[in-house]
Amino acid sequence: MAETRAVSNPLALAVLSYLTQRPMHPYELSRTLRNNGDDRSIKFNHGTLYMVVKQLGKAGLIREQQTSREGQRPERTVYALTDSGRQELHDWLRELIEQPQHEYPTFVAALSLLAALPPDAVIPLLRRRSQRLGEEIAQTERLIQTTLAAGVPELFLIEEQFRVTLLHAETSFVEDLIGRIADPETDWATAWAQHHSQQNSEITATEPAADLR
Amino acid sequence: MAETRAVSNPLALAVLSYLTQRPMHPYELSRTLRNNGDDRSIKFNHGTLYMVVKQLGKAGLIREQQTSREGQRPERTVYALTDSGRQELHDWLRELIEQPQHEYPTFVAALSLLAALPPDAVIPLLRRRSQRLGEEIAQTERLIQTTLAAGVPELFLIEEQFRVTLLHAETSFVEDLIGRIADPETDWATAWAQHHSQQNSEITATEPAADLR
DNA sequence: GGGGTCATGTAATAGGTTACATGATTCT
DNA sequence: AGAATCATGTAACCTATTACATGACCCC
Repeated sequence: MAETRAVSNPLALAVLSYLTQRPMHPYELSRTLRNNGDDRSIKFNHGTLYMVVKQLGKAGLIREQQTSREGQRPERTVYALTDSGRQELHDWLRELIEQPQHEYPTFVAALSLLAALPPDAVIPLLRRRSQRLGEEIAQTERLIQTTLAAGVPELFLIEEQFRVTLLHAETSFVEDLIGRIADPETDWATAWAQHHSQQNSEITATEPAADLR
Repeated sequence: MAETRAVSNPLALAVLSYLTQRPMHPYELSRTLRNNGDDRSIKFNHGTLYMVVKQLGKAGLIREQQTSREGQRPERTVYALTDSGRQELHDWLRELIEQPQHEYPTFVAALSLLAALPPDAVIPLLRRRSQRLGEEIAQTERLIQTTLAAGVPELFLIEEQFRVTLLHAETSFVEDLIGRIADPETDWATAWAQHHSQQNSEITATEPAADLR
């Protein structure tokens, strides 16, 4: 059944969600998104928003409600949610919550190719990462505090709390990884170092770089 | 300076990395990628690979080395890494390791719009998520075990270990969140429930759906 | 009263995914 | 010998990002 959604860009989800509150025109959506800081959680981009709005219109999930003109400003088209749009919003949100998606964070990609660098080059890089993760944690926590202090209910900060959780987990992992690499007992790390120290002695054609995996 | 990389698709990183071992033709890259399970960490797609190879060629990071024909199979073009390609590989990898990237996982997007569903609909969804996260953890751990048992050094499984770490952190978060929502002491959760229970009494135009944030 | 930046949108370009194509090998 | 699958690549289509445009308001 659920072929694939008519509009798959997560920005569309945000648009549907905002339109449950009241009809809006694209620029207002844009401002609201940014004001609410949702652009930290959903990739946002001026041009993309207009594209998504057009796609949603074509899919019948929103509908052009009126075009108004205020002063000499360009005409603005106001969009409203349709019934099937509301339906889609709920269905989509449910899916995203109940089903973990397989994703491709860049650090995972980097880790999968880690062997391409020598271990003693990797350690300082990991140290800097750990430090920067710490900065991001601090910054996110400050954001949470000041937003709460401004009277916003915690409900609207759950994403940021989640982010902090992930950042902590990543930090522990990185720290632990540094330890494992540096530990002279870790045999794969020593083999890794040796492999790189032989990078110039390519006369050893005995080991034909067979797939290591 | 570092304008932006000539080729930004992470699949290109994998290509550069594999070509450090020996020159290959695209299809061989494709097979190797899949055999090594790197397609779990880097989004892979047949058509994209050819695109990326072309881009890398144009950017001078790899170079066409020969075209050979074996039997009646179509001609295959073998590519080799250039010096600047090796340079780019190292530079790029370093950057990815030392600098955390801001990313947009879909669960973060969903959490940021959580308020659009009523809390008693969210709880069972989170329960199912938690359960599925458990399954993913188990599956990834089995993968790690069998791969290690096949003689692959742990160095090539660090990404999967990292994934498990993240999955555990996410599970704790989700469990905790369920608790917070269900807890009658949590005031924002009760306010949230009330907001949704009034969804039909839209006569109350006194609260003009002001930005909650 | 001229220089930013706000408000609003369109168009050009680049990037990525899916579909198509076709000979070779292998299986039954 | 016909069906399925492997091997290899190209082309068409969709998506997303960047660049372009243009009048209004605001500041000094």
